[in-house]
Amino acid sequence: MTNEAEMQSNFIYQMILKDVEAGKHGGRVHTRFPPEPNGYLHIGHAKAALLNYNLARQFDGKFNLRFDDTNPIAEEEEYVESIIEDLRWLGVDWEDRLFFTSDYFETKFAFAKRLIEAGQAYVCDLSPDEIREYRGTLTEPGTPSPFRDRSVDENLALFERMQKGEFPDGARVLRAKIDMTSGNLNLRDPVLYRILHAEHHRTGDAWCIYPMYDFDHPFTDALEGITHSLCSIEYSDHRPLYDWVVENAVKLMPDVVKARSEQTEFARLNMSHMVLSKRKLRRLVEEGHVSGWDDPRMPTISGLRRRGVTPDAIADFQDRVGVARADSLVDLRMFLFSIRNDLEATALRKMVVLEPLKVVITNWPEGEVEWVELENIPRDESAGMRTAPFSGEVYIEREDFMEDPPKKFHRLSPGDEIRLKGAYAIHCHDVIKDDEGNVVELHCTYDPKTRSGNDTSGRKIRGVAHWVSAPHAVEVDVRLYDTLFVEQDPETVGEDLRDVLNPESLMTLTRVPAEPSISALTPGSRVQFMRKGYFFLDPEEDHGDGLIFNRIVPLKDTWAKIKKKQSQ
RNA sequence: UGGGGUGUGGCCAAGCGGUAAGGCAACGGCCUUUGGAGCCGUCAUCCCAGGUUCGAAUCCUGGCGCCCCAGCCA
Repeated sequence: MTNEAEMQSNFIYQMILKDVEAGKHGGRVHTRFPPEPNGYLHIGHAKAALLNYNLARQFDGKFNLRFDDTNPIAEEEEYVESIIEDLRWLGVDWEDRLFFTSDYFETKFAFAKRLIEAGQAYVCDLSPDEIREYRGTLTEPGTPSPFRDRSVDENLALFERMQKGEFPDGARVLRAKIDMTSGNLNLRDPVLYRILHAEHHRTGDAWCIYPMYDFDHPFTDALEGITHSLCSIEYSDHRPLYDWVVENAVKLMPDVVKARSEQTEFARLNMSHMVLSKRKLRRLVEEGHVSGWDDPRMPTISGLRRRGVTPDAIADFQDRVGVARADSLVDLRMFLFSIRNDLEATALRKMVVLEPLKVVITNWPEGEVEWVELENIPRDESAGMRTAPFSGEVYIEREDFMEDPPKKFHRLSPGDEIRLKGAYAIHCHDVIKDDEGNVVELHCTYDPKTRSGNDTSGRKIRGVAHWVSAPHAVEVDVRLYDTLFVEQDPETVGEDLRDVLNPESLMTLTRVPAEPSISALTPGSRVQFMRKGYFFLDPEEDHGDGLIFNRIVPLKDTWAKIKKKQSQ
């Protein structure tokens, strides 16, 4: 589905192409994906990871996975593992280049000292509150720290004492000496190192000072030889600082720097009916609105995986969405299209009746069973055929019968007929109701002349329904998932998630009849329940005595649309 | 005149001075033993106002809208 022309039209591809042609970075392309191990990856991260990975591949370059673990307070090993698992599942390949930014703490410390020696950095004793005050505001310039003009020797000594653990958290920081009057707040002497007496998931207690992102990231890019450092738009303001760090690294650490890395920003992914901020996703989990980070309704990679979405569908979706700098809110239906498009060609068809209505075929020979043939995937002969038992008692969907049908209802109603897929046409004669008037059973007759593939009736039968033979039915449980949010842009609708949560995001159906061949499915299979949707046999669930299917996405429902129009 | 970014159809998104790609959605039709899939068709003058030019979505000027930035988070 990846169209060359489409890929090449994105502005980053074109920029890199230009760079390569100009021989920049010696013609090399080296990208990276730098997640912070403080949460689970979601569909938005997949965009960034795939973009970086694909660009490297397209230019025959390299791709690194690098964990941005400069903040020991937030980061945990658990997240490292889940992120690696998710990226592998997505098909992203970093070969042997798995790095942690903490791998280079020693080199970074040395670089910081060079900066001090070059008069480019100083130790500042201001408290966090004071630093904020001195920084000024968006419209007023900042004022220089009283510690800004300390001597190199004093700075060096203090910085080393910081590193030795002589000061408590927050007592001092190392700051870059740039410009307290800049309109760009990031250049008002940004903090480079802070004191944090915290256990780091990789380095333990080896360090009590940790570099800040703005210092660490550009330097690490340069160390790893990253040529094109892609990040999201909110870092645009940081680019001058990124360049400052890289330039200084080139100047002061020429022996270890492998590239004059450059940052390019692109817009992050937003999708309708979804919330993608780490904070809100966390709240969904913590407030119990979902069963966990991998709840099939979550936009996390692990959630999508459990839902049954394939990596191919995600990649196809990213290709279709493209990459640009403008803010956007992608319609969920675009994602649903990629999911259906992917499954349409590969999912075996099964018949499962989600809301059963019993049909007794009154003229069917007592006790007789006929095994009918059905295509596994229409128009794909290589997928082969299967058989399903047909008998005198079958289930059909309740919604495939209406006592008093509206126009265009090409299904079953009293006095009318419908074809049972792959079997016979049945004609409805009697409607059996309970005391409250609910339809509980239909009495129909079948027409032997309408046998599928061999219809000699001469009649044109409009409607086709799926069905399951009652005595042969295998009972399965089904989870029907819908969007977590009813709002198209829940991200902007305030804080109380309950106001926008979809109360019907999960509907569980228990022990619904399915055709017997469904038992042969292996966990992790994706199938189409004919006329209903694509479903995933959840391998994570304990099946116990029965199968549990997650609905990945429903099929398009043209009848629902017609019905809606009729009611308007 | 704090700094940065961005504005092309309902939603994404090409376009790079030569007369608006493509996808999703929608709508109409064909086809169909999944009202699925498939096929055919319909659907924009490019935030606004000036200007430059034979010619502007593309260049210039001036507006307007929206997003981001005042963590010792990333």
